Amino acid sequence: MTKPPGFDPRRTLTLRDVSEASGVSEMTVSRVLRNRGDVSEATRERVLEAARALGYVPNKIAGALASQRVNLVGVVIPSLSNMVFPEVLTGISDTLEDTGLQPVVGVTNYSPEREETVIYEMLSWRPSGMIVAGLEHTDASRAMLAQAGIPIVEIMDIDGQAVDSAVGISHRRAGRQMAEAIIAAGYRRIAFCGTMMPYDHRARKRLEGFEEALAKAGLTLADREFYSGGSALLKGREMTEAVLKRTPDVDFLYYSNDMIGAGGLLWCLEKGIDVPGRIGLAGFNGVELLDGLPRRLATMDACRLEIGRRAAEIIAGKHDGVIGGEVIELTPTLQPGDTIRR
Amino acid sequence: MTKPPGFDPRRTLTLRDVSEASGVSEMTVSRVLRNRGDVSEATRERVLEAARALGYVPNKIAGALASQRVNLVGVVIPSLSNMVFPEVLTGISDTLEDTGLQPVVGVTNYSPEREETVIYEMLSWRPSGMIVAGLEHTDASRAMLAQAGIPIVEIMDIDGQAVDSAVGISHRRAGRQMAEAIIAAGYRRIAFCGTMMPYDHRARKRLEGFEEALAKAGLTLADREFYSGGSALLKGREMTEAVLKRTPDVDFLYYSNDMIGAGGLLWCLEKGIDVPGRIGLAGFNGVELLDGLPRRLATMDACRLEIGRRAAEIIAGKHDGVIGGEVIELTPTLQPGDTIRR
DNA sequence: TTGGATTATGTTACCGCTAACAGCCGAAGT
DNA sequence: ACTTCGGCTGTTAGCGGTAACATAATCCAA
Repeated sequence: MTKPPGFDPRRTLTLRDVSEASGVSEMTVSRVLRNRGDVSEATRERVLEAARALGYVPNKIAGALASQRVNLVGVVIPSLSNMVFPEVLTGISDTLEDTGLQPVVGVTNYSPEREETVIYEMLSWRPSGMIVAGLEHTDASRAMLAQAGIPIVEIMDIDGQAVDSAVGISHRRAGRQMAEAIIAAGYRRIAFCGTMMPYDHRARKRLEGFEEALAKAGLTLADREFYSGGSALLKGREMTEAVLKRTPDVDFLYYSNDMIGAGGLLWCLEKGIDVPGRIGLAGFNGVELLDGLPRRLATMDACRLEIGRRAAEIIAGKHDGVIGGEVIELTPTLQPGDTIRR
Repeated sequence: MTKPPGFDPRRTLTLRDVSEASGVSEMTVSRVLRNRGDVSEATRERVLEAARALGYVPNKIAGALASQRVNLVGVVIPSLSNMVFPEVLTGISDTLEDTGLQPVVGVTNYSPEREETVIYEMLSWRPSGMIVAGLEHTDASRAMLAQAGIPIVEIMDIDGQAVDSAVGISHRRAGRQMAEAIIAAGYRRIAFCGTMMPYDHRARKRLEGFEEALAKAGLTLADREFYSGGSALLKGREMTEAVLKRTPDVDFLYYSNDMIGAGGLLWCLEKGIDVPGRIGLAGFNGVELLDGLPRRLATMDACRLEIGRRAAEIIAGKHDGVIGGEVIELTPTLQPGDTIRR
């Protein structure tokens, strides 16, 4: 083991190092490390031994360039602090696990410009597919995705035009269904509490569907309240208080997500308000958190795990025969919980 | 604009395409797109125009291979469903934002083997640095990190031996401090509720520090209860009930995280138990969620944002002059809230 | 006018790996 | 003995960029 002069022990290793250490060509080493092509058992062992001894870590950059194959899937989501996206991610990871593909996450903070940048950055790594939350993107983003020549799956929402494939639920329909259930339960003075973010299109669509169903029943929203930022639980309390103060005869509160709904529920219970008698409550998402609440909040699950799974399956090409352009609509189920009369 | 026969409009574009479209060499195009070297304003515009018109997206794989530079920072964390790691990530992203570096996240699910794989995969993309949660890794993981020749920052914890740099708090000390505060407040029959995961080293260290301080005061844990999986809020309720049933004279419950603490708090309030008179409660982390609870749970923040920031700064080389091997200990502050007598 | 600096652009040689193909060998078929 | 073939290994030529250097064009001072 003589070291040539100027030998740098910390220089990063290449196939050549392993090749020299094991006395075979670089190509053979490459074959061994990728389990591709025929290699005799003896050489295989010798190579693996040498690679392990040296601590060789292959350079995927070079590999990807040479093979024109990248085992990455870009996943673009608006936020991680939402609990809903981590769950989608779990679905994606689980499904991708045994396909050799690996998800790479990018976060946009609900900014279309940021999304454009993230998509550009990701595409520049030439991933095998892209999963992007939502259907609303800048023209440039859509163009890039369409041009990329890889499978694109837009998730969460199906109310709109997809670039390629889409997996999600109809938020408009979800809002409508919830409104129908609320009306059927006899509530009439219905108010809404939700996020103010101009780019939360899915919340917007739920509200649209909701109001649509109200209108069909000859009703309009009795009141509405918006927020942005801060602790959702706390905001839920504050908004609930504000609405009930301003419009005391409200008998139902529809929240755009479960966290603020939970805040509202806690506030009502503290104030001794009869839920769901005097006032009914409902949220959206079906977050696990709700299980620990004093009363189960009415909600509608967004099929997050399933969305992640299906999206990943499309990318992994498990939907044989389909070229692309699939749209999969999942149907969320209404969970009435204990905060809606029946 | 004649297309040669066999022209594939969806073939992914290369520098050459832009070069031909704008009538300059590939090198000049490369310079324009990277803003490097002198290029006349006229050509610059022409090139940018051509690139935009074609929808060219550079191939970072090729670029990285040629320049031996990759603008990625690997971030390896155990979980995303914890709320604490997303916050660390925010700190990292914010700081990396204007350095041209980009975080890439890998999740290990608290499995050392999975962590080893994730680290291997990440290193094979030759990132500019790695941020890894925790100090406990397999020997192979440590060896790979040490050999990689890039800055490595282990975060969250500093009770142990770091491969290179470390940023975090002493969980042992945090546990000790909490115990001291509890004892000082006059509680004596103290129980613990926490995660059972064998690989949550930080929770383990907190408990060790906690028991150590108890011992110093001549006390031992009155009871203990562990859980794994499921809704943390719900588990908090269940464990609290179980402990109080089994050991009715317990007068303080120390939870290994805020979520189960919150569950315990809700349960106690529902049962009409006097908190913090009859029984005191404390958690760990300082999660935003707590702001919306009926009473503020005593806790200790883990400096998550700050940890992310500092780690990113080290990677970005903002700590001039220091070669590596820095250990930054942050000091969490005790937030007594309303669930501990005073 | 000239030469040296300055600016703008092109040329060449890789980066570390893999696809594709070429060679070699011994066993089996005829 | 001569092909044939499959198993195993090596050779060659890139993948799409960029570093480093070479060259051409422009400009101003002496």
